[in-house]
Amino acid sequence: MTEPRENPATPDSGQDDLPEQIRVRREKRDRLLAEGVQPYPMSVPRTHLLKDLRTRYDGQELEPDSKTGEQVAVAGRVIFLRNTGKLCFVRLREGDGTELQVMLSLADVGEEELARFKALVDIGDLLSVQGEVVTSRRGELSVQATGWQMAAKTLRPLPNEHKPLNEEARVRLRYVDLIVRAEAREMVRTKAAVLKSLRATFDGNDFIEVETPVLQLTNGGAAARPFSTHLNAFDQQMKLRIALELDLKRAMIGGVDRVFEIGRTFRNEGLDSTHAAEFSMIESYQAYGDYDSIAELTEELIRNAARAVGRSVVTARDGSQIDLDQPWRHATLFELVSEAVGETVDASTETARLTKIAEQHEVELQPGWNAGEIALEIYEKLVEHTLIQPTYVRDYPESVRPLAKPHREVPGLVEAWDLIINGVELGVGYSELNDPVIQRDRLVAQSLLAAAGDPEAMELDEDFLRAMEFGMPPAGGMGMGLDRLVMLFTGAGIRETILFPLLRPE
RNA sequence: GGGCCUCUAGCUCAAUUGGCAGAGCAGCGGACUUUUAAUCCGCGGGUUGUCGGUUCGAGUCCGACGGGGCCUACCA
Repeated sequence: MTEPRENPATPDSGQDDLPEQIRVRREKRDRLLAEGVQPYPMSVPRTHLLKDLRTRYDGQELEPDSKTGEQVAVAGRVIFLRNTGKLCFVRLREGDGTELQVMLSLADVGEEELARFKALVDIGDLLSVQGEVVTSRRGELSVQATGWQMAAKTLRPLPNEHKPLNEEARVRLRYVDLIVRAEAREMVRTKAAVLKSLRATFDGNDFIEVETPVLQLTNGGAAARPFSTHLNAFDQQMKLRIALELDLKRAMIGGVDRVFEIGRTFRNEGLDSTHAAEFSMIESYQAYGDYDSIAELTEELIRNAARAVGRSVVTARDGSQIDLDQPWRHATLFELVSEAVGETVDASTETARLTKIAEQHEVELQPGWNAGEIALEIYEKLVEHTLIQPTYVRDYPESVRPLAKPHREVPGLVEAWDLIINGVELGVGYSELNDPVIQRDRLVAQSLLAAAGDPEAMELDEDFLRAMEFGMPPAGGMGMGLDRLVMLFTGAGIRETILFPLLRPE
């Protein structure tokens, strides 16, 4: 914040090392101050949004060169300027991209004001204009100005309106990207509409939204590398959460029977077009439900969100159409693997047989993998990317989903699904394991891996196990990546769906 | 992590074999009362990512470092 009493006319324009266009704009700021005019006033007149005028008049099909008699004050960013001799054209744009033309004529504003306008206003400035709503001789809706004020002087030139910024500049200068590129503006609003719809669907099913800690003592709820930090007050090593799961289950144990959270999780891993260091997870748990009931909820969440943003039919990466309103496929992991390899395999298929099948299909295996891990690897390498239409892949070997409940019918399997759309894993669901003895065994096994140096293994969370011992109801649970959901609807990369993604310092 | 490509004016991009670093938009001065990336006349704007090397001479060739992108492997 600048000091209010600071001499505003201090010439700071003698900075020869600045790029020419920035120096020129600083000189214009100085000139405003020298005139006693604030380049950054507290407020400017504004009676209507540009959108208000567009909404009111666009449908009326006014004749060219007509006057409405309506006096308005509007504000917006100058994105186009045409300073001719006695008549200036300005195009203003407001935050959602709505544009409106302004005309300043010698006859209406006078010689002096027109000259001031030409000398002081640049593309990029935020401007207030007062005048009458008219149409130009070409029939374009415009404000015929009787007065104008600088709302905020811009010191840096905007990029070329007609050539897209390169990809790095779009992300590093997202604020500029938002000014110049409609897709960037739409992304912000699409994501907000998705969030709003998700919350409405949860609310309509009597789910309660909670907030749980980001700073955690132990690393749990998923297999991933955490970020580490330090809490000075307790002189305690802390982790940033990698999942929401354990705290939401604690809430459910306490009787928050239908619970969800939408929040940031953090994973200290590789970054690419589908992975960010911090990303938003949607997790939800439904007491007295199971993996089928939570699959229904998930489907409703996604369908409603798609409708909310008008993207119920999206183009897949292979060019085909995905209609999210059509019924979604349910198939078991072993059905899909059997289809892909051309012979029947199931939970009882021997490790040696699966190893042979993997070799035949050139799927590389790690030494020591068990039958379940090999089956999963075959699925991931041969099947997952081919599942374009929405598919719940169900019933995993117990060894690869340690936090899901044993299958009610098939020994060796657990009740878990992965939701695949457009060849990408969008979310996971479980019939949640709630036997605290088995839970302890599984977490101890994980913690031994962690102690042995596996950076992705979960640590033993004694408080979570204590909570489980107070009795968690049978429940269905799901987790889904918000950013990936938005990617599905928009076809954009993850760096476009996150407003300000992490970048290396310049 | 491995491989390939890339970094030049505010923005988007050129620059032949190693031989004066250019264009469009933007900016500055001038003309123009209906423009829509207007038109016309004139002008300015560069540490070619950084450091080093080869050379009479480097945007261009070589090396190192940094940023970015694509492919590839792993995680959502």
